Amino acid sequence: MKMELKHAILGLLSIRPLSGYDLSRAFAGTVAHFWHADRSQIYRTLDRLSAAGAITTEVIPQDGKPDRKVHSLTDVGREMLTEWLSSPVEADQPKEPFLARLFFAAPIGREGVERLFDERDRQVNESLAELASITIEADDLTARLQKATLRNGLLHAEAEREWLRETRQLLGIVEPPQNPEERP
Amino acid sequence: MKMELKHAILGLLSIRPLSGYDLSRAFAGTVAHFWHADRSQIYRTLDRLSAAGAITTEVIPQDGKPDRKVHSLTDVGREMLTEWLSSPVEADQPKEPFLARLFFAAPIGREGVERLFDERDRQVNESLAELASITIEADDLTARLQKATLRNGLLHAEAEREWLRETRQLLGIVEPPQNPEERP
DNA sequence: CACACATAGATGATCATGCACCTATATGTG
DNA sequence: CACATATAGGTGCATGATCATCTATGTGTG
Repeated sequence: MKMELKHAILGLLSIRPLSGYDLSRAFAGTVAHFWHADRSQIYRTLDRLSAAGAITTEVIPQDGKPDRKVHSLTDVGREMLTEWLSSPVEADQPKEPFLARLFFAAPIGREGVERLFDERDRQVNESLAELASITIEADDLTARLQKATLRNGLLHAEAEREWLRETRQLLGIVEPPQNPEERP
Repeated sequence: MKMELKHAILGLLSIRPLSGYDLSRAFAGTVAHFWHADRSQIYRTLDRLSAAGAITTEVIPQDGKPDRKVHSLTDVGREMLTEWLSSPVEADQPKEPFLARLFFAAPIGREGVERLFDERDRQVNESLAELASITIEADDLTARLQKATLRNGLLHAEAEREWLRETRQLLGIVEPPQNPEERP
């Protein structure tokens, strides 16, 4: 089943009603390690979900700030969600810019590769920090599934770190800088 | 820098000249763990690379089989490649259909989650088998980088397996089937 | 006081991607 | 003999995704 963003939004709204802006923050935070969407796409998808009768929208005026349009699932939306959850999982179609570069990096030589590794170190450390900052309090099925997903991200981030260490040695590349504070 | 497919193709052609069909097999095999592209997209990108003067094309007639159009890098193409390799690595924008489903899987309950795990087991085992079947003979920088990339895929696949085992326990889900041979 | 940023929603243009389908021929399988 | 698959190239269409930009207001920073 395609059109994943649609389903990711249905999923997020099944946890609690959210505005488009809230959704974009979720895609930048809680679910960032397994899905991505920018705001323009979110608003358009919300339009389509609304047209399909999957969500209802309540406008909540705020003072000082712009109005919020808070979207909730309808029965139709809930059905769409479970139908998606019950359908076969599609194959991954991985797009990993770092590995793509590394694979073809011979023309930029060892120094170039070293730069790639330094950049990757930073990326991994950042995403690890972001993942570590997420906390889930509850302990029902929903919360446990979220924790499991989070742990998946953490394990892969750690695996990536380990691989970086190992591969740096293997390629005879110097160790990563210990104090990356001092950059102009 | 965007338009990764363009650069992935330049990278593959920097290793050796290939036809569009060859490229599609590479995307289904050697580089499948970090990039994906379907054939229609490959042919279109080749057209654009050709128009940009990055590749030249030689038509090689074959008997019994259709003609091959074998593409090679030009100096312009090589320059485009090194420029890309030298540019900053863009952030990952992960799309992981399995994790997306798991995160929102509460409505389908434990049985549903169990099904998701079984499917994931199969996916991981398949991609692990594919990765394990790839062998790289040489030992120059190009080959070492390819081996490193391959090892990255293997490590993550193993990490995923480990996570599956651990998470099954945590969620109190029965162990995966030991003999998945007998499927109709 | 200028500027950036967070909040909140959105549009237009463009590019990338995926899916279905088409042309050919040779070989393999039920 | 029908059908599927591999080889090799490709088109057309619809959707998905990205980028820049717009409208407002309040708050914080140099």
